[in-house]
Amino acid sequence: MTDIQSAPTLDDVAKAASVSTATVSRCLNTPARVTEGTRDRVMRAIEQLGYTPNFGARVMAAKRTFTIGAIIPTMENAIFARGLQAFQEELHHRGYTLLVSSSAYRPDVEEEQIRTLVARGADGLLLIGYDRDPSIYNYLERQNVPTLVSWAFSSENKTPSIGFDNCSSIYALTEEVLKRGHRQIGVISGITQGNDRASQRLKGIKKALTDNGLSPDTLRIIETAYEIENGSEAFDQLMTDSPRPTVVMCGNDVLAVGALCRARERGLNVPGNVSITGFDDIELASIVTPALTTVHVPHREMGRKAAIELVDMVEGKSEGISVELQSFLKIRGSLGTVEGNLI
Amino acid sequence: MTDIQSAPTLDDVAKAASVSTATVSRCLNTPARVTEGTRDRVMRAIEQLGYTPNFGARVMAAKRTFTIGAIIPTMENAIFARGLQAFQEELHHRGYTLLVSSSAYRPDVEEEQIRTLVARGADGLLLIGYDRDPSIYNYLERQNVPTLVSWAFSSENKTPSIGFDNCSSIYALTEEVLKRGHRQIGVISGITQGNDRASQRLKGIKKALTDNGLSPDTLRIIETAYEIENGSEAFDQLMTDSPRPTVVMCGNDVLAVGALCRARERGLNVPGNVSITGFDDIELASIVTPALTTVHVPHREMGRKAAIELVDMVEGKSEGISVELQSFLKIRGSLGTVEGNLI
DNA sequence: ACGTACAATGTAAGCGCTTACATATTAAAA
DNA sequence: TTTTAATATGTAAGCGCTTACATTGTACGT
Repeated sequence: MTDIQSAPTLDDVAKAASVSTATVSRCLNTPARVTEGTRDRVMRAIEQLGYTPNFGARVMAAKRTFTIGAIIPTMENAIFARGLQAFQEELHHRGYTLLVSSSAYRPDVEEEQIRTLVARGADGLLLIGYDRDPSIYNYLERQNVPTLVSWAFSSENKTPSIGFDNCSSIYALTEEVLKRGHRQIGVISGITQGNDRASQRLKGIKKALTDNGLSPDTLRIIETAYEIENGSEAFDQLMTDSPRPTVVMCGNDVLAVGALCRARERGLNVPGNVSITGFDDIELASIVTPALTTVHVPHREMGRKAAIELVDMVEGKSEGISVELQSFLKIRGSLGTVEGNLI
Repeated sequence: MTDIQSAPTLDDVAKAASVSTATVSRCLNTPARVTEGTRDRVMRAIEQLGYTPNFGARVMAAKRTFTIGAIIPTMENAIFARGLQAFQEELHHRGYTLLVSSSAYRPDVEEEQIRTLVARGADGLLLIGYDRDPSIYNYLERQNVPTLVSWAFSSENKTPSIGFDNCSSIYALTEEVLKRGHRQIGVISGITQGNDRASQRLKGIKKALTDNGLSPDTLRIIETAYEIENGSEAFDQLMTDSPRPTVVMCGNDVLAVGALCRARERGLNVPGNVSITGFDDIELASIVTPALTTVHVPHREMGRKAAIELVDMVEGKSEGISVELQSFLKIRGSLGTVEGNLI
């Protein structure tokens, strides 16, 4: 048995290589400033002792972490996965590390995570959507942590955002739905409270109705959490209505898949008996049968651009700009015309 | 415009509340040791200044982070999501924070992430599978970072693991496949190099054949990466073989879904023309049509138990034990009998 | 051979926090 | 009232690192 030995420090390495701690530090950070011979000696000592610099100490002394924090609402489904992956790749490319937490769609948890990440010295933060307590933005400003919002775009907001317009995206989808003759529209929305994506999407649907001379009051709206199961349950409720909706528009693909599965279980043909639409165009959307009509979101582009912009902000190269990306409709099998309904 | 102000420190709070830094620190860590009056004053100052303790400094002084690191092979699909969620919930329950990174199934990236997490002071680490360079285990031991392996179970291994036996799990599935008359078996395996889950699963299939008097050499095995797309491509290759496999056993559900989609695109009926099996029983498995026959893995239980054990290890309450959990077959529509094949 | 300029290395001062120990205050006991 | 024992608070020494500045060594010009 070996005796209790704590991890080797810079000092241990310095002693082992018979140099000063400054030299060891330089070997690690600015190797060009050290003679080759010394460097070799130091590196060998590092290798041999299995030394790894202590991050906390390093941060404290250098005031930089090369770490970016991201807080996403959920890891459970793929909604944010692809964008985050692209974000992470670009960050890595630029020498930054990504730390991710998930808030389970809960504002209080998110706030806690923000504080945690800031306390850990994140050089910058990526947040999803801009709808949160102003005190959080104050806090971030005070702590000098550049913050970028993604998955949403708003020119009104002061916080820079890189995303798309949730409202107009679903507006386009809704027009497509109306064009196909649907008038009885069921909506399965995510919780809108504190979630601008959800509320903007709802708003977009309503606006499309209004602009087409229809009353938003005819919408049958159910707000629910974001799991597949919730989509199924909401669908059940919608199907007991009379007149029964001829189309169910869902706040995201996950809810839509839940609805789709339940339709199948109830022996309903999609889109024969009822149409279903989603939002996000995650992988799942094209795998289910029938494939989901949805709004395609430029996940990867969004992630990559967010990384670039955020790093620029962190490095003082940008004051923080907002960029609107384009989403587009992805019409697939799950949306049919009312005339074609088998009702 | 406000002038450049860096984040407030303990010292600033102390000054604002006219107490010493020690008192402020105590207010935060052991509030009971401070008079109510002083505490209020301090808390008000903290509030007002928007102070958040600096994590790096705190770690350095206190030697504890209450942070657990986890490195999973991918976030892109849901394979690890549910287990990780449970892991995180249990950790949170016990006052720990989870930091996650993904290695993209690459050993070199994983090693880098391990070092990063350790450097950041993770009190403990969760790793997926035990197959990795011994030097990494040495390093972890040297750094005194308790490490737990999950998603695999091995009594031989010295590193504690909480998981299931990949080999025997798929053995059972293979027997079921054989029982249904299949003799032409195609296998789409994940990369086995440096991945014990993949190699154990392959081993299990071979063993089942051998034990049933069949030669493992008749297997048509394709190793590929882990995306849906890879499953599709591998399936294509398998379908050009003659005799064509009557069943395609996949290393995980993601690959199986890829195969399933491609089968559909090729106009093949599943299981009429060809059967497909998966592994993991992720949500997706029951959503696709036909639903996937697969091995159900106790994701949540695994995550929860791993959290409990790892925290115990970190807190010195356990030396690190290994626990084998049970997986079980989930027979669904994608597996048929050979007699029933429409070929 | 000597002085200069520059490169290589060392010295030591923090970074923001916790905590052992010292000191001041208060309440209970005598 | 005085002594004693808690209790509340302050003082200051690190934790492991980076980096400005000081020192030493080397190569070159003259």
